[in-house]
Amino acid sequence: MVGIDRAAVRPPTLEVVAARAGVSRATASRVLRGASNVSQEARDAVVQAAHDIGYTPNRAARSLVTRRSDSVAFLVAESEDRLFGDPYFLSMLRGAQIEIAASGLQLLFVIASTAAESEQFKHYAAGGHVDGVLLISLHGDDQLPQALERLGVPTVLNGRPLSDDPSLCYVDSDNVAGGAAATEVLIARGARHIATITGPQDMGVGQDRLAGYVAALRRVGRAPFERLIAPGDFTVDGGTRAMHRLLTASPDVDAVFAASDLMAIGAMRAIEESGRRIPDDVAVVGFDDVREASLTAPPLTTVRQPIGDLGRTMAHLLLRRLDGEDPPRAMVLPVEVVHRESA
Amino acid sequence: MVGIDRAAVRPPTLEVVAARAGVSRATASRVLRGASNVSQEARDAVVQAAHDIGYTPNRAARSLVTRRSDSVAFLVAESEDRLFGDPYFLSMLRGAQIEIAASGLQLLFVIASTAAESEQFKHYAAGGHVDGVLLISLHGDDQLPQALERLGVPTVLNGRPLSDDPSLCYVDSDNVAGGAAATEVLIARGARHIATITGPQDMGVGQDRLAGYVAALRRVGRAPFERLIAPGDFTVDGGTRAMHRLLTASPDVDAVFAASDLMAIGAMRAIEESGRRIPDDVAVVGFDDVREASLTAPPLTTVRQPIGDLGRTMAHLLLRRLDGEDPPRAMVLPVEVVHRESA
DNA sequence: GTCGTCAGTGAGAGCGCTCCCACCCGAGGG
DNA sequence: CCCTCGGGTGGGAGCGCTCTCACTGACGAC
Repeated sequence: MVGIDRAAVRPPTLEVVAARAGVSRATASRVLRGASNVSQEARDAVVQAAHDIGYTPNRAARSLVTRRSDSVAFLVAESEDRLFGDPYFLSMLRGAQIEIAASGLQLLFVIASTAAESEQFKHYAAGGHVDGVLLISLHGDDQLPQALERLGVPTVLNGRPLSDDPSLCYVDSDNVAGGAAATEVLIARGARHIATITGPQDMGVGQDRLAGYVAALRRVGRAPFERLIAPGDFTVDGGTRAMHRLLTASPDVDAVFAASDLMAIGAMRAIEESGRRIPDDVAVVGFDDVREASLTAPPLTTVRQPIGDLGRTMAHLLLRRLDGEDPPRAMVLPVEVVHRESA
Repeated sequence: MVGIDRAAVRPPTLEVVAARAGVSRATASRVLRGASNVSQEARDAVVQAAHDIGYTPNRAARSLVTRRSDSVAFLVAESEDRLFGDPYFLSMLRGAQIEIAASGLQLLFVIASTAAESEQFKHYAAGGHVDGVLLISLHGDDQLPQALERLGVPTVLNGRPLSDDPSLCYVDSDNVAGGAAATEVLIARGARHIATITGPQDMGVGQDRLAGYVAALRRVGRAPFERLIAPGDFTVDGGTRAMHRLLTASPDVDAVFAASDLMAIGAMRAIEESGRRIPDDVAVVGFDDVREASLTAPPLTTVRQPIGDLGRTMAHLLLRRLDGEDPPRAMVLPVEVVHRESA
């Protein structure tokens, strides 16, 4: 029996296309790559021939000579638990994929949650196996992006890196403006003692959202009080603990801005446990607009980030760098307050 | 100044490794590929040399001759909105990535939400650009997996395909057992009129969870009543609507199994709106154990799937097929009831 | 006329790797 | 003693593509 033996039946090559179009391989290649100096006749013939026989260029052969892999890594540098509870990254991944695919490149999904894996990836990238990297969720002052850039692999980060290295390229949502907007919602409803539960201060996000809170208070002539600022860790339980501490230290708190929705949900729990009502006794504003935000009682007022756009913009920036352009090193995307009933 | 010009400074080739080890390219290649018929001396020398100069094999060159791309696609065949709200796929992606990476292959993340994109991917795969496909969230009787297999691209699905094509290879959680277990929880607490809100019946998941419900009732000698079975669509609002209908048609309902947590959350809303208490008047069990499940009031009793394992197992199956083995075509992973307070 | 010039083309040399084949031994059988 | 035999090795072809370079002929400038 003559089955379809994949190893035996080879896909058509450029040679075949060229022969069918009555031109040389070089010309066929030029057409397929979109080079300009080809006559219209030759162009048409090649396109037709390629279409007729269902030709797909062999990426491996192309890569071998161009030294381009035509692929880009979506590198997640995060321990799993923290990352994967949240649809956040998935939206970003989708945004990036759409943009990358539109340019005919491949998106490689890679996880490097340990230092060893990170090292291995560096080696891999150094071998020229990816043209660029979208680096997700960098922590502290990890030098990975610098290392990659040094190896000649353009890298784009999500989120402002802590080290204010101007050579680093990143896309972020406007966390400062978001923190301020959230705080302003609370000011506008007449709150007098506005507390905040911050994100981790070893991340740009955490710092920036707090900075927004401080700035908004200052703008209306109020000073931020130490005892109204509780450190959190972006988790529900962390939010509950922080809120309990705030309520104990400052029983007159009548509003709180939590730097993430999960912490806001935790805070709401603590507020209820203390016998206070939301928003009448204590108003709450979160950040992120995760899916749970609309399911809480009362539904959570929060700040929405354009997460898909974040991924898309990162990819776009990277593509421009791969094309040899020198696009802006930092892009900050606007956020938007989603008004619900908790404030 | 002599900068590091990436185009100019080429990574070391096998040639260099071979020279340094004092053997031929062929032998060096044998060692690096793990072939057996090489002397220990040669082996050591090559390994040492490769390590010394930080050699990474050029994938493109290798692919060109082996006609293997050493990459596998994680293909998401779903319209975005439905898919990306849920951490489900992210966990699966992570599981798959871990397994694939351990074999030294690449995981390509691809979205094909339209028929055109799906067609394009088929063409791409036909060109030999991926060795295999992990196909996520297939709907109805889409013939994509069959088409891929016919092209010689091994494909593994998540979830039982509707068409009972025995050649199709899939991994699924035990939705029948899960549906039954959920129903048994309700039976055990003495519920008399147990309703169910089903998933879409054009998907295996939807069918199977309903089948589990029916089976559990039958096993204790009860008949499933038409009027206690409400069709749902896996969304919160769908759950609310279905529950309202159930409560209207059968006011004596005292328990409901919703085939997804989101529908369960919707159902809880409807139950509350009708003035009934959970679980005293109506007990609720969901399915999936999404993050929100523990945040509802009362926390939702549900059925947890081993999602990460699902992805891992899919990848594992695919890898075995790529190795020329003939592993089982279907694998069903056990699920587990998570007891909380809604039932 | 003769000379560039220049758009359009094809021949041919690789890219770095794998794999086929020929070869070289030393051990064992006739 | 020759002759297999088989583990171990290297030479060399070639995977499908791109890219350099040399060439053509048409065309305007001198």
